[in-house]
Amino acid sequence: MEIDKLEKLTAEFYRRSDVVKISKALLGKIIVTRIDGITTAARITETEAYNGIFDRASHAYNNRRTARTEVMYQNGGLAYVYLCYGVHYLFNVVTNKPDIPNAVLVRAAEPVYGEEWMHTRFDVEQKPYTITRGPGKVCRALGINKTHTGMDLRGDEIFIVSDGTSVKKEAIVTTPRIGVDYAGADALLPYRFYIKDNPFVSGKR
DNA sequence: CTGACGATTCACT
DNA sequence: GTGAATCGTCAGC
Repeated sequence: MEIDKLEKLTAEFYRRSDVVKISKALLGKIIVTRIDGITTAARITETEAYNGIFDRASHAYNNRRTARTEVMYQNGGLAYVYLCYGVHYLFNVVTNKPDIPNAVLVRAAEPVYGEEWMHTRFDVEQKPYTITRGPGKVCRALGINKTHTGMDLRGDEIFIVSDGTSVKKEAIVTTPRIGVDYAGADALLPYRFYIKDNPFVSGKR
């Protein structure tokens, strides 16, 4: 795959106001990282929307603006990466306009380039389909860490491209989000999306 | 300064 | 199904 011939998603794509729409549109797009000369890429298969200050599941709920969440308040098109459970990094795409803290969590993807390098980033051997299944593993496989938070997703180290693949509306499955029970009623919102029948999807099969 | 805890993963029962 | 790993972040004092 000729990664460098593919077009990066535009700033306008990220800055639209409907984070749910962007979450669905990101399915099928390709995340690329180029770290220390190593290029790896994976097609997004599962996402979740985090919808601003009224979403109890969001870090920006109740307009909580801290050093950590600050990047969510910036213009769409940046990476928001944070450490979860002191163990795993989780990668989000910041969307919408400045001061509107929306983001899309990438929960799973399908390797399309450099999978052999992805394996070297794990301590233990990964079984088929599991290497990029789950938000912590997507970051591990692609080498994403805290240094990437705040980076422009149209830059050279971490970026998202389209190869023209489109995921049909009928092929998108919608469910509540995973791991957000603390969010009360908002945990039931239909904000998780994945590509039907794709083996690279987390949670219940 | 302190303590509680998390947008998870994996090994083990 | 249950519990450990492991530490940055944040609320509260």
